[in-house]
Amino acid sequence: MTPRFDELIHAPTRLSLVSLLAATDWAEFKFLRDSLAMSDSALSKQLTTLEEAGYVEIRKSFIAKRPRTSVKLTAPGHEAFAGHVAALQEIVARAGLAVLPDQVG
Amino acid sequence: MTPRFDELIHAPTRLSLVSLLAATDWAEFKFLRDSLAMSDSALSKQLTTLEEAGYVEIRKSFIAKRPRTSVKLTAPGHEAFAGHVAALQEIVARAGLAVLPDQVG
DNA sequence: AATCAACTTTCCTAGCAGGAAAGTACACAA
DNA sequence: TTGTGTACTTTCCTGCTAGGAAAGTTGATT
Repeated sequence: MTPRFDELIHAPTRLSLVSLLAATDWAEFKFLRDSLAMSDSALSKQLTTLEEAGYVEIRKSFIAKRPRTSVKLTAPGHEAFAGHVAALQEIVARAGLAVLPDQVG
Repeated sequence: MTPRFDELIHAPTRLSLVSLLAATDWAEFKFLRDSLAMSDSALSKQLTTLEEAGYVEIRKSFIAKRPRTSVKLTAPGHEAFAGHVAALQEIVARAGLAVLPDQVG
């Protein structure tokens, strides 16, 4: 993976958000909000930002007659995240530390 | 090392700066400015911020009859950096787990 | 029609980042 | 003593971003 520092992903809340999304398939709004301890409005705005960047896909549906918003990292989103982690890796490697245990692959 | 996300260190330029300092003993102003491609004023302000946090020690002296500013990470600075990297590891590790429940029924 | 759930958008404020330019400290030249 | 130069430092100003509060939206329920 080519290192590529991504300012959009780097912001604290989005880094956690994207990382969480990278670990799941579709994740629900509530799950994300509670996992990250964010307010509805903050999460909603971050998701819109990520969607506009093409990093997430947002799907709205009605389940059990309630609206449900689900989110998923797109392929470009996964790639940007991996690239950003590689960039972080590169930065901290200078100090002799590592963000990743040991590169697998 | 206890993971501890540090907003002060997380900002892009400071992350690079602290990482660079973590790898050196005393580093000179010019070296940092050129390595990070920052303007004098931007670097000066970031160093002041880090100094106020107790993360760096700044030493001014005259060498070859020219003013010279040297900077070094303090012990708390090293610790905060290591803690922050540990926090990043923790965040990124979530993306490698891939064992969270599928959220959409 | 009123209300509710689950978001979304708007409004507002506070904070940080960076460039430009003015300011400071000390040394040296004249 | 005055002027110049180096090496930063501080101030001024602009622009971007984040987040909470609260109002708005949509479709379902009563």
